[in-house]
Amino acid sequence: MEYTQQSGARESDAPATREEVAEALERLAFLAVRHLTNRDISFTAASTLGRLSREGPSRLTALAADEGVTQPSMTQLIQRLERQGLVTRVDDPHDGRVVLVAITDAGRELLAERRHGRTNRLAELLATLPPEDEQALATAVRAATPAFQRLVENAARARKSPGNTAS
Amino acid sequence: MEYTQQSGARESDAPATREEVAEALERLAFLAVRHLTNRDISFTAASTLGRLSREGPSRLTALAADEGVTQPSMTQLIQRLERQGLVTRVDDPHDGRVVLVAITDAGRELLAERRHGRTNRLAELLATLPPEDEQALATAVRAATPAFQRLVENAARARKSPGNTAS
DNA sequence: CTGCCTATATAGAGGCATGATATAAAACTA
DNA sequence: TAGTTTTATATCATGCCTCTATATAGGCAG
Repeated sequence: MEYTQQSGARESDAPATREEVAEALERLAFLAVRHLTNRDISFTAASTLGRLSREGPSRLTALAADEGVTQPSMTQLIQRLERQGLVTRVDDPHDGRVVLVAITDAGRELLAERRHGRTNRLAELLATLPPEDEQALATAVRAATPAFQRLVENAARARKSPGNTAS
Repeated sequence: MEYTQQSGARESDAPATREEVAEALERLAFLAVRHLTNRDISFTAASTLGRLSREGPSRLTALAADEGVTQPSMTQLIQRLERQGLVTRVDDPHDGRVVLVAITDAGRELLAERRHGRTNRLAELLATLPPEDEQALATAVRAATPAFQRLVENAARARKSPGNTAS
């Protein structure tokens, strides 16, 4: 748990501790959530649609487990999405108990619209910055993207099998 | 609206477009909602508590406007928070209509706990990265912070008076 | 005092999550 | 095969959170 500041590649005076990075990322996340969130459907609904789009028809319980909600919640969510025409339910011929949920074309369209909406909003926001600031953000993003990608993967792994912070 | 890639400080081959930055922020928002969210109180509740902590006792309608929800929603939210002992309501002696909402010590404690929880979770996540990745994130975060700060300010301004992307 | 504006509350509806429990199909088990 | 258990999904009751529409009450202008 202890963290001693490694010396190297330090040129400024501010201490770039792990906690400092964590707090800065928190502020970033707050903005993103605050100004990028669509209010039309819930986060779980959007995430579930995205999963169905990426991974194809899935069982209710599998969706519930993957999204971290209970099975009754997922049942209700799927019922709402079905009412909105965003998903369909098909019986599994091999197992009379299961229901396979699949995304519809309307669901895919909604996903695409949401993605465009967010990107456009953010692009407009970025356009309000002076060019140096935008350049600085672009450079930082490109430098951080590979590491951040691994961070996200580790987070997903930690969610599936919690309690393995040290290997 | 058009965006031509400015040449300068470019050393890699990937195009650092505005859309690339937007996507990175989107992924960050997803990580935050997915892995950093506390389920004890809602986002609006936490944000309102934070505002009360920073700005002191406020009117219901002011809170509703600042948080971007309707007045009845804020009334209900404040009722719940009062039931939980996180805020108190005081009558304004100068105006019999208004109710001033103030955060309690318990509310401040909850805020601090949430902040620590998030920071710790993020710090644990950062600890799973190889040192080069962590260093890269630290450097990127420090480089991006000033520009990002201005982005946040612009975003808040845009929220209050929409439709003024160009000044 | 009358009438309007403002600040807050209430009512009703729906989305979104929960835990507890019901139902039906599949899979064991004896 | 009959009985039990497990698995997949649904239903019910509850609470949070938001909305729109509307009510109440205080402040203020004439």
